[in-house]
Amino acid sequence: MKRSIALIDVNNFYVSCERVFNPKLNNQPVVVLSNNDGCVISRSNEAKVLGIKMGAPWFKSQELARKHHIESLSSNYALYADMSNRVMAILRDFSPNQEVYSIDECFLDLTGFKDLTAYGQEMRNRILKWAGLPVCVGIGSTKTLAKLANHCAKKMPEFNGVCDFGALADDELNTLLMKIEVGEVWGVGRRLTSKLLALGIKTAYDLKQAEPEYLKQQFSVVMAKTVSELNGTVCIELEEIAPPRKQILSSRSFGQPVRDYSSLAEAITLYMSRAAEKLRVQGSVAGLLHVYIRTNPHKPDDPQYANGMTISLPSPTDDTLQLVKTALWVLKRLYKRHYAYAKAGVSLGDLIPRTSAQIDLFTQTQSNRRSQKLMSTIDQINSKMGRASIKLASEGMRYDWKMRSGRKSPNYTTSWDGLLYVY
DNA sequence: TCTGGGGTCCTAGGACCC
DNA sequence: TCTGGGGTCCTAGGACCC
Repeated sequence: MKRSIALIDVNNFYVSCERVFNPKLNNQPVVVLSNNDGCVISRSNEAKVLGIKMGAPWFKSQELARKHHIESLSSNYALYADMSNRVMAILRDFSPNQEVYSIDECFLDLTGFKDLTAYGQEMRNRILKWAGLPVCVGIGSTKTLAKLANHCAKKMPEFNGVCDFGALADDELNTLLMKIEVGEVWGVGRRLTSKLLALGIKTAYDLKQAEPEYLKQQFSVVMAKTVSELNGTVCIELEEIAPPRKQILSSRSFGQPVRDYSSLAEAITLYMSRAAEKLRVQGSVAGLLHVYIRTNPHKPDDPQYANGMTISLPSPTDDTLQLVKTALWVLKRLYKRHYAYAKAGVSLGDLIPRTSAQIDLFTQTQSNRRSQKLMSTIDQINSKMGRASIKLASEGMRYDWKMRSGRKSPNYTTSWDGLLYVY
């Protein structure tokens, strides 16, 4: 049977979340900034019209911002994560098969369902009513087509927010695809776009008509799959259960340059503690640990230094104490004085489920059990009493190096202090 | 003054083995 | 002068996504 897959996506997600709790932002140009208030990562339509680009360094737009009174906000991930959970829960009622693809979008399998356009409108209405957020719905017989349909739903007003490719005749669909630039296709980024253009493939339709074998040879199997998906052959399945991560990263740019070892050590302790928490949430242990530090590459006149080191752990672990200890040992070897460091990070790799981990010959099982008990106690307290209620002393108290986040909205939905007052 | 963070997959090439 | 062939594993780098 022909599949029907929907992609539902919140419009301008972060900005829309902010607007739910601060309606003054409606109809105004608004942007949400990345960590450290560095780049623009979400824009209202009004801000897009003014020419603010996605990912652009915010300090370069200051003049434009002043001239047009663009509101800028620091990102508030606690708020966005909570709003995301609400949207996903609402959508779960519309299909037994859901894949949460990112913080603001999910796929639903609607195969066999009737009147899909009306069904999509129902989703839009309910999410607007229950969560206060605007969404668009794209429907196609593969994920790639659903993505493209979603693009049409967003950009072409005649669809009124819901576009079902399945409801179009073949030639209607082809005419539509001729209007879409090839770079809009899922999986085709900037580099591939320019290579495709050089081959004379300019639109989504051109790509659909291309010979898969030829493209496989010119590019890779990924591109060949994309072409098949455009032609309605499913190559990318719906993944209802998220597979465990193969790698866990934690890194941040500093709010100001950091020179001293002790601040770097505090940062590394914090990042590794976070990474270890994530590791335990998914029930894995790590066999590989990586630490890196670097100066600011955007200041080429300053002395530059960037270095990282990967360590294979003697036996895979999820113990914060052990991971932090190893990370600090690595940091000592990487650190050089007299540099202005801008960023540091850690990552954990070679992740395997804790239950199938090989315990090395010399690890005493008793200390192993004690460590597990300690970690789960810390995790429980922190989840109940708030993040970092218990933390390692080497994380420090001063946080001179912490990122800037000057214009963050309150945690409206996840903290009593952030609760909205109505007078 | 000021340029994010967290992921995945694929490929080419080198090392090594028999 | 002549310098095999086939296979696996690992890593770095490049591409993409949100």
